[in-house]
Amino acid sequence: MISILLVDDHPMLRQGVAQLIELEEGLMVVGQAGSGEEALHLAAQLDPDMVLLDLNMQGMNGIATLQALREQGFNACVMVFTVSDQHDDVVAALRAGADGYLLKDTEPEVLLQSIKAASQGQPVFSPQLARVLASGVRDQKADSAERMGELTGREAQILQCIAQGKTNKRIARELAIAEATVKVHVKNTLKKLGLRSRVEAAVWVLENRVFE
Amino acid sequence: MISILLVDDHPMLRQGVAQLIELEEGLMVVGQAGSGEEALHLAAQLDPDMVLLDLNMQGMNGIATLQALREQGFNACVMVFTVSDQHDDVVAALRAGADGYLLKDTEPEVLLQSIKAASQGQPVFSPQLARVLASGVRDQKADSAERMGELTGREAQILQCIAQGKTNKRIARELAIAEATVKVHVKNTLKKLGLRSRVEAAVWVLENRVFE
DNA sequence: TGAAAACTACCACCAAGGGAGTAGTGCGGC
DNA sequence: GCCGCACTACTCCCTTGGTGGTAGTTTTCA
Repeated sequence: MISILLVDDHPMLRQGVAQLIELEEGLMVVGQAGSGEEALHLAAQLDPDMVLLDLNMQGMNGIATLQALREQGFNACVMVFTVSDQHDDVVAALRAGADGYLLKDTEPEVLLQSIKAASQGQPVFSPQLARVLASGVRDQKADSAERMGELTGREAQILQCIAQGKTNKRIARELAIAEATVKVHVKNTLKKLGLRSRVEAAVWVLENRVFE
Repeated sequence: MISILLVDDHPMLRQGVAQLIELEEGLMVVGQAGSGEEALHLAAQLDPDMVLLDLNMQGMNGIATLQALREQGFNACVMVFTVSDQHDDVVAALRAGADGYLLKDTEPEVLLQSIKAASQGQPVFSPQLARVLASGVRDQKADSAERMGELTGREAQILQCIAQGKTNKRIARELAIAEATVKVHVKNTLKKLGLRSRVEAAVWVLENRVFE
């Protein structure tokens, strides 16, 4: 039995979705929130298996709510359920820790199946987003490649070390500089490339054959 | 001026090397240790730019000394200087944090140049070790590939996530398990593959096209 | 059916990574 | 000369990663 928290500032829509879900075997609505603040409270209190989250809400919007949820340690599945198919919204949702992104014009049957799939840990997206997602990925890679040219010599050197699996301490020793300095270069490199960790940096370097 | 600490349990040999070094412009012997324990003490006290370290010593051997040096926060260059060209010794020294590995039959002129090169952060190895090092790398890779088969399904799944740059938290969310559990699988995976960090794991997966 | 292996979870602990900010030095260009 | 940039180094602070150990549950297989 999958317990679900609905978050949307339209009571009517919540009601419709809740009815749909309740009729389905194995799914159960354990709570409904009409705002981000309420969602945070109910998520902590009810600890549902999944949150179905609208983006366009008055006050605290969906992205902010999602970020706050993750910050307060909520690790269960969060599915964005919204009308927006805008590139920025999709990217922001994924960055904030969304596990899926469904548009509101999704067929009821598909919505139910998607909820089940997502609760298994499978990432779920509306097919209409394929183009957006693909371009998003492409943009990101193009961005990184472009920004690669902005790296200083030292930063490129350190990026190469990261892609060899070296630790900051080891890099510091090999380049004969302080570990704190290495960290600065790592931080600036990650920022310039739009990456979030040294692992992502290593993956990016190897996948794009940057130093070959 | 590069300050050097000599560590060897043969006073005669220390004397010879010290004399050689002192005659060279830009190099200076600031201390000599006849045992691992003494080396630890002197390294902390003198904070030299480089340690020239013998492996075959009575009592605390060179590898143990090197490990202890690194553990007590000694980050400067350590060059192993020994008679052993054994595969295991070379690998152990590198694992323990050696920056170079020279055999004692190295020409004096080469030794001096190597010291200078190493102090610039350049890794230095006797040419005779090329074969050993190459086979060492090959062995390690073969080992990993072999042990890959020993991974459980879950471990392989998590390894794949690591190679995509995902954090433990994100993996936990996607697989719908606790982060602590992810850590367990990561730990076991690293151990089985003989790797030391998730970055090394990511590099290994990508370089060997494990999931393709 | 009983043992082994895999999977799960939690704890405590320490090492490593990363953000944000401050600041000194050296170098090339205007 | 001064400006900007790269490089270096440091501090404080927090998150993430990794190891060790214990232990309960399911799956698999002999």
